[in-house]
Amino acid sequence: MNIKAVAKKAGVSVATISRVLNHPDAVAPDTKEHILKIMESLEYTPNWFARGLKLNRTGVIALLIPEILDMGYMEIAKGVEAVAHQKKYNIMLCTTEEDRSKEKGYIENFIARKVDGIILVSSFLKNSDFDQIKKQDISVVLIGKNEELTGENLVYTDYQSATGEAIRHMIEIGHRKIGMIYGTRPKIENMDKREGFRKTITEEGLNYRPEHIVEEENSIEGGFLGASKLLNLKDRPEAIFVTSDIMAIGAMEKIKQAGLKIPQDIAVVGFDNLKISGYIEPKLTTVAKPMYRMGLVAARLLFDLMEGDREEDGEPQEILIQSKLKVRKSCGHLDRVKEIF
Amino acid sequence: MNIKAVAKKAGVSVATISRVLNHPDAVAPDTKEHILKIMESLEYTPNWFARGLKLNRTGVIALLIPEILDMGYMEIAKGVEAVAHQKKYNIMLCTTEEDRSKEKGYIENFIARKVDGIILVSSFLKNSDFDQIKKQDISVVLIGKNEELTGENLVYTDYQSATGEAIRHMIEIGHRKIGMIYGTRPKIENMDKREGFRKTITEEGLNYRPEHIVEEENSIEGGFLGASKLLNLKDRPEAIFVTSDIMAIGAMEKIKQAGLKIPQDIAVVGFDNLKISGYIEPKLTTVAKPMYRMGLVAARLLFDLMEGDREEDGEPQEILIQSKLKVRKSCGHLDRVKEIF
DNA sequence: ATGAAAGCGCTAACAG
DNA sequence: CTGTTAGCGCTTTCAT
Repeated sequence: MNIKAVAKKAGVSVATISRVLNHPDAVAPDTKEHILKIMESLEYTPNWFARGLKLNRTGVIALLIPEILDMGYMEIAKGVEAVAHQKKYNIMLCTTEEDRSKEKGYIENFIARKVDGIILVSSFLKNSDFDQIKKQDISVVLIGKNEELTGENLVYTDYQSATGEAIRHMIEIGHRKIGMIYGTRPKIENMDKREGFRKTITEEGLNYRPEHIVEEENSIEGGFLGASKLLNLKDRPEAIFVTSDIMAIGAMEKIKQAGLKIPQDIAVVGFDNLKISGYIEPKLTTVAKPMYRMGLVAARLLFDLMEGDREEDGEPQEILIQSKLKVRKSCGHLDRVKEIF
Repeated sequence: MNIKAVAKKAGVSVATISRVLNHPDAVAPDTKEHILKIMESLEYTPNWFARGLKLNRTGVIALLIPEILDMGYMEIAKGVEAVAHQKKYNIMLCTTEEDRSKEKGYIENFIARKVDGIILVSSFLKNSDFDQIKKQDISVVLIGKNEELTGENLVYTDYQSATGEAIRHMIEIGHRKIGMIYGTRPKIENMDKREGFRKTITEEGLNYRPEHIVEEENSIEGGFLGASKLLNLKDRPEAIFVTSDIMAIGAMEKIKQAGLKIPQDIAVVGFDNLKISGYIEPKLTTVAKPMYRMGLVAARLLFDLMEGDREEDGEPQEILIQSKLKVRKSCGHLDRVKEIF
């Protein structure tokens, strides 16, 4: 069913059909109504290829995330979707699995498909990979900082300082020997946390001990394993900072199995603020990442860019959205430890 | 950058350019190489609109799910993505929020966009809504049964009999007064579980008591609330079947807070087999849904359909993939209760 | 207010 | 093996 058939049946030219779709006010009310009815009866739906070919606009934005089975990224997606849906845009969702070449492949694909905008989450690309995109005047917004990719529109949260805040809080409570279990993935994010850890420990005049830092896979099992290693140390830490809640849960399981009490014997602090973290025993102190909000803000920025609203100044924006420490019981905060719930 | 410019610079016709892209063997090796180089230097990327307009193929399949912040649906998405990526297809992901009109809107959108195939998860559509799609010869595969939408290619799991299996297991263990907390969403799925519950209870000759069935929002809080109601009953159940693990976690929290022991005082069985369910205390007996597999199988079926492989018989397929009961400690299974881990 | 017609970039049938 | 050319369905000048 195409525009020609509708035109024929309605007894008008294709131009008029096109007009009722694109500039309804430019056509006589009765003709319009008549045509609308014909369209209905023929179940006509305009062909987006033809339209796109002409207008060079797709009504699609691409969202590239590292991994689909990760609540955090999905929250970003939810934020993006909220804006996109309101703007009547569709989302093409692709996952990179933290593979730079896969990421590049998708970017090429997006360019060929002429998506109207791209949101890149935790990208591994470098500035040089970006030349291609720039030439296409496709709007791009990055979520998550990456030192190798600068000068682009960016929405991010500061994992390093958020980690610093968490560590400082542990120190305030009185912990001196603080260990760390950090996840192999997500890579960039966890490197920031590690640096935040190192920096804060040294700044606060504590002893920075590499043997108190272990790397494990980002999973319950990984946390379990990491805690095992730390507990086996002759001089084991009295508090552990874990780079994800999911690992923290595994670590807590191990600590409990070892017959130790959290936080009395060993305190634990996580990262992510999963829903579940507020319900496990003891409730997990953790850092809440503003994922949904980052998705929302990034999408809004992208649409502004696409609509040319921010072209005036032209300078790429960098928007920082802070993460927030959620103090609960597992860190050993005195007020909380005394709480029953 | 278009095919014409490349042709000009290469000193050949556009047809030859098109050929190196689509039928590389039909062009002389040296011409081909020459053209490839020119393309590279011009950073030429074919325009998919033009191509799609001509071929009426997009290289995109649409995946419509109810909700993005749900691990189960995301596992399906992962399965679909695995197949799609291998076939060099992109996925357009959209969410319906269990809103039939939103779902219909997206379907229209997919038709206009001429996606090559559609996978509908837990669709609320009726047969009548499908006339439109059928006319377009777009392949469709459904995931999740829906009585109002029949005669389509379908991949599903049987929640009713899976629930039956769970309940029967509880009965075998010796529980007689079995209650149920069921989540408002996902609607169709939970109606099946409710029916499975009712049927099994009656079939096994137990007393079916509506007051032992409560409906709550599908969340930790909902489970907590549901358990509260059940515990407040004068004649409270000695075992509770909960339609989702996330609710079961809330219910367990409430039960513990009430000073009761799981499973000794009250047994709990969940549904979903979340990762976390194997780590909470006591480990949760639950039903594992084959989400990833359903996504995988549905996508394969879709591509078969698209490639015409199954057109021979033409009959729509219905593929059942069974859910599986995971017996752990929370249900009070004797062998498990005695286990330390 | 409406129509005629030129293309958007590409593919494939046809001719050489 | 390569070139010419007719569309694919739509939007948009430019006329009327």
